[in-house]
Amino acid sequence: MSAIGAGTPVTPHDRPQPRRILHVDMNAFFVACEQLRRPELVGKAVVVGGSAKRGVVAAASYEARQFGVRSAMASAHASRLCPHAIFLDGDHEYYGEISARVFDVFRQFTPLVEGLSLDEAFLDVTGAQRIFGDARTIARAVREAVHSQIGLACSVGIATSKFIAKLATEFAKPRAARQRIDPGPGVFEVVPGGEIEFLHPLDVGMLWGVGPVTLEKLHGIGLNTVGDIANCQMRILELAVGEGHARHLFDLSNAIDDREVQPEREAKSIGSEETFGDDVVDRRELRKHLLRMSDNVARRCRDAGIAAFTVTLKIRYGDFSNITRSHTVETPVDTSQSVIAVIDELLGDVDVQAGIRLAGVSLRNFGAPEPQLTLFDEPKQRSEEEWRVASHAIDRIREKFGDDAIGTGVIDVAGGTPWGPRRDEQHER
DNA sequence: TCTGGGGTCCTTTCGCTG
DNA sequence: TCTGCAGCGAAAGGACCC
Repeated sequence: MSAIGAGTPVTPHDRPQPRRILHVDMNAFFVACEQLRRPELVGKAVVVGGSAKRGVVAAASYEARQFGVRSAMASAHASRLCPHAIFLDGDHEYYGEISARVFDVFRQFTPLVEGLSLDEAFLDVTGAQRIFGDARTIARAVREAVHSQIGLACSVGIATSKFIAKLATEFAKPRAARQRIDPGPGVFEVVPGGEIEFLHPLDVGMLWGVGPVTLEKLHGIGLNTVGDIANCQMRILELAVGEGHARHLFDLSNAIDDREVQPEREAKSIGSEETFGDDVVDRRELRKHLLRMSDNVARRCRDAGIAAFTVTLKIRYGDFSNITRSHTVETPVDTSQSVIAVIDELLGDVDVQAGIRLAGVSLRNFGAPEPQLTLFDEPKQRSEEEWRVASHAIDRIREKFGDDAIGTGVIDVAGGTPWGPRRDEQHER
């Protein structure tokens, strides 16, 4: 085993080259997806996700942005700013399909692709430069490939770290002004060694992790630019925003960010939540909604082959106050019945009569699911249907966990099995 | 203006245990 | 037996991101 250490000569060939990371962001992705299947929408003011009674804007075309419409804005407000805009409900299943195709294009250039959301990804192209040319050439090729293969436009930032690449993308994107839409350069590169010069004049609000609350605290102590943070005494920063947050902001401000591009990040939680059209004041109605959400999250768990130890219930009252209640169980849950059983316990101190605006169910602390088998002490007479369900359950368990998961005995299917029989096949016993 | 839905990460608080 | 303390994990809440 060899190692490079003191006394080991390092040739120019061995010298590590700076990382080259691309951040690719699809332009007005949800709107662009809609325009892909409905070309008559191209060139028009289109707003996605804003038609619900209590909705907010998920994406707006640049034509709508010219009127001041922005994502996360209340749809009612967007409608006042741009009354002629076409408002569409989101179709996340469809956007997910397009996103998967876009990510396939990214992987034509490097296997090191880390998705941030449906419309954003980091690509580590450090090694790919030997095949495709320098990072700037790859960025242009990615844009061209996404456009020719999918029909969508994207913007690309290039830098030596994820954080700066993401900031660079902001300078590559199109911008909507009142009079015209500036198409933007499409690719923006922060060259190695130029990070500080790029970062320090920027507003602190552009730092990752600075939202409205932190921004006010930073402005309160006279810190307005990224350079101000880099030159601030750590003690003062800690007093303003707390120890952990201060370290994070200080590092970013000094271009310290060596996080790797992680192609396969596992989800840490799976959740489902819903804002009701009208506040819910009836406990039975609330439970019906929660059962549906429990079914949703449990199904996604089973699809991923995992089960959760912690169940969290989130409630938002009509006055916008929030509470969360969570419980960690000994046997992990992955069925709607097992999730709703925990939710029923957590519902104890929820004041439904106060009016529930939003409810949500989420699962975390994942582990391997436990096959839900109950062995009888002695065999019992079972109906044909129960035998049928049981044999299917055994097939599914064997498929998922192997033969070792199957012991001897009889499965109690009286309460149903997590898998049940396949609908698409007839089974005879 | 009036605030969605999907997440991650961090801090604080509290109860349990040795 | 009681008290104080430290360490730990769970729970709760908040801030942030897209």
